[in-house]
Amino acid sequence: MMNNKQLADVFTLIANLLEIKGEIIYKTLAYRKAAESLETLGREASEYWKEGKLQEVPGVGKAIAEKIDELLSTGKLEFLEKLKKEVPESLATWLQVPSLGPKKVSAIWKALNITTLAELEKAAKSGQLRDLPGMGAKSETAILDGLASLARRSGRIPLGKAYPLAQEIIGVLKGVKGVVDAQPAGSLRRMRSTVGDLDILVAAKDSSAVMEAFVNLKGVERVLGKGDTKASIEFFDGVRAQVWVHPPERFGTALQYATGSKDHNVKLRQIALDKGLSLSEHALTKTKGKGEILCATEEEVYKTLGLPWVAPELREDRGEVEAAKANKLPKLIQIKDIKSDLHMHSTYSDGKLSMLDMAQAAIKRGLKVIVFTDHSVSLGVANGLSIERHKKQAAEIKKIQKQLGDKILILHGSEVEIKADGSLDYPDEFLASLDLVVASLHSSLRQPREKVTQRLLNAIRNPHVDIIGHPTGREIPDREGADLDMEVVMQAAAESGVALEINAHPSRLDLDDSFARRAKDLGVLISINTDSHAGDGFDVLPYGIATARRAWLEPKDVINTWTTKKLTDWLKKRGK
DNA sequence: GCCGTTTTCGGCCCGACTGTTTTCAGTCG
Repeated sequence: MMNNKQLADVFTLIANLLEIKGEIIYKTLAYRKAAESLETLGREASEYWKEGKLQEVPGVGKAIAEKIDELLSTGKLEFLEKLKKEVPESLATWLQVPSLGPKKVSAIWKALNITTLAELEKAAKSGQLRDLPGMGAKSETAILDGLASLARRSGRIPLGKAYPLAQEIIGVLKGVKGVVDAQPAGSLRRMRSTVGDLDILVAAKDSSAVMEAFVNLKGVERVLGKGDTKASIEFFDGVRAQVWVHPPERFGTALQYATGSKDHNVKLRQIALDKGLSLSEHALTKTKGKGEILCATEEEVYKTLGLPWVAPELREDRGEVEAAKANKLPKLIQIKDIKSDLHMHSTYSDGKLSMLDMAQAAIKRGLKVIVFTDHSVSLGVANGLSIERHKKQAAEIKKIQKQLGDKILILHGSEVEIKADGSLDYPDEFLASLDLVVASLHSSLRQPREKVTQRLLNAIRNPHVDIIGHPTGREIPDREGADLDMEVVMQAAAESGVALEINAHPSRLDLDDSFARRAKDLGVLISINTDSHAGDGFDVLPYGIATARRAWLEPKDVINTWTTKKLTDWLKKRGK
C-alpha cells in the first residue's frame, strides 16, 4: 500500500514530465498542488480511499482521484508509464539544476538527444549548448554552475541550520546605515521544518548599501543576481539566500507578500479584489479610479482586508483564512506557556551534563518541572541504564531535589526502548515505580508497516507508558520516519490517554505539524520536549513550539503547559 | 486538472532579473 509521500512523488514526477512535454501550465500546477496536499495531509490518503472520499483531499478532483485509486489498487499507473515513453524520466532531474527550466530542458533534449545529467554536463563542457536557439555562452556557464551547485546542495535545508544562519545575516543587515527593519520571510518565517532557501526582507529607503553588504557576507561563494530591489547569493555549502529591499512605508505589504505561502496569498488577494483592492508586495491599489493604501506593518494589511493578523506559522491555506474571517483563529501556544520538559538525558546515559547541571540550566530557563528520562538498558550505544543503576539515579535525584528545594521539581523517568519484537525494555513492575515513562522507537525502523505499527500500539496500551517519544523516528533531512499507520496510532493514543511527543530537536520535529494537527482533532494530548543532552539542548524549544503552532495547537492541547499540580495529578492517575 | 456565497466554464499571480536580443523569452520566487 502506497503512503502519502510515495503518492506525492508520483504526482510530482507527472508534473515535471508534463511540464517538459509542454503541457499547459495549469495542468502541471494541478498535479503539483495535489502532491503538496498529499504530503501535508496528516492522514493517509488510503484512509480516504477506503471511505470513498478521495475527492475531499484538497487539490484532488475526479482525474487525480482515479489515478490514486489505480495506484492504491495495483501499485502502478498506466498514465505515467505512457508518459515516461514520451518524455524520458531522467529529464525530470534536470529541472533541479538552477537556471534550467522546462523549456530549456526540452530544447536541449530534442536538439542533442541526451537524457542524463552526465550527458548534459558533457554537452555543456564541450560547448554544444551555446549554439542552441535562445542560448549563449552565458547560459552554458550557468548550467555548469547549476550542476556544480546541485552537487554541493543536499536538498532542502533543515530549519535548525537555516534559522540561526538567517538571524546572523539579519544581524549584519540591521547594522547597515539606513536600514529600519530586517525580517525573515518565506517558509523560513512560517517555520517549516525544512526550507529551500533563506528569504530576507529589509526596510530601507536606499537599497544600494544593503545590496553591497549582502553580496559581501562572509562565506558567499557566488552572486546569482543583483538588482535594485532584489539580490541573490549562494554560500560555499550550497545554501542560497535572497534579500528584497522595500521602502519602510511599504514594508507591511512586502513582508506579507514574501512570507506566503502562495496559496494563502491567493486567498488574500481574492478578499482584496472583493473589496475593490488589488494586493501586491508594493501596496493595496484601488482597482477602480486611482489611489494606493500603503502599509508599513502586516497588521495594517490584514486590518484593511477586514481580518485579524494571522500568525505566519498558520499561513498554509489550511483553513486559516476562513478562520480569520470568522474571527476563530486559534490562540496559539507560545514559548512562555511551557512549564515543564518531560524528556531529557544526563551523564547517566548519553547526556553531556550531570543531573545537577541540567537542573540548574532548566531553572535558568524558568522551567518548573523536569524529568530525567535516560535511555533504557538495551540501548547499549547510549549507555542505557540497568535497574541497578536506576536505583542509584533515584537516590541522586532525591539528593539534588533537597539541594534545590522548591526551585524546580525533578522527576525520575526513563526513555524506554520499544524493542523490535514490540516488548518494552523493563518489566511492568519496574515501569510502575518510575514517575514518568517515555516509550520510543530507535531501532528496526524499517520493519513492515503492520509490524512497526503494532510495536507502537503495544507501547500505547501499556498502562505504565505516559508519552510516546518522537513517534515516527524520522531524522531531518536524512531519514524518513517508520512506515506507520499513524491514524491507528493516534486513535489508540486518544483512547489510552497517552501523550504523543513533538520532539523539539530540529533534526526531528516529530510529530510533524500535519500529524500533530490531526492528533489534536482526534483529542490526543501532545507533549513538547527538547530531548536535551546538554544545557544548551533546551534552546531548541522554539522549533518545537513553532511546529505546534503550525499544527494550530493551543496551550490547553499541550501537557507541558499544565501547572505542577495538574501534571503530577495526571501522572498519579496514570498509576505513577 | 481543479474549483465555485456572483461561475459547471473560464480562470488559475505576476513582477524582477538575466540573457539573448533589437522588443522578448525563460526562470524564479
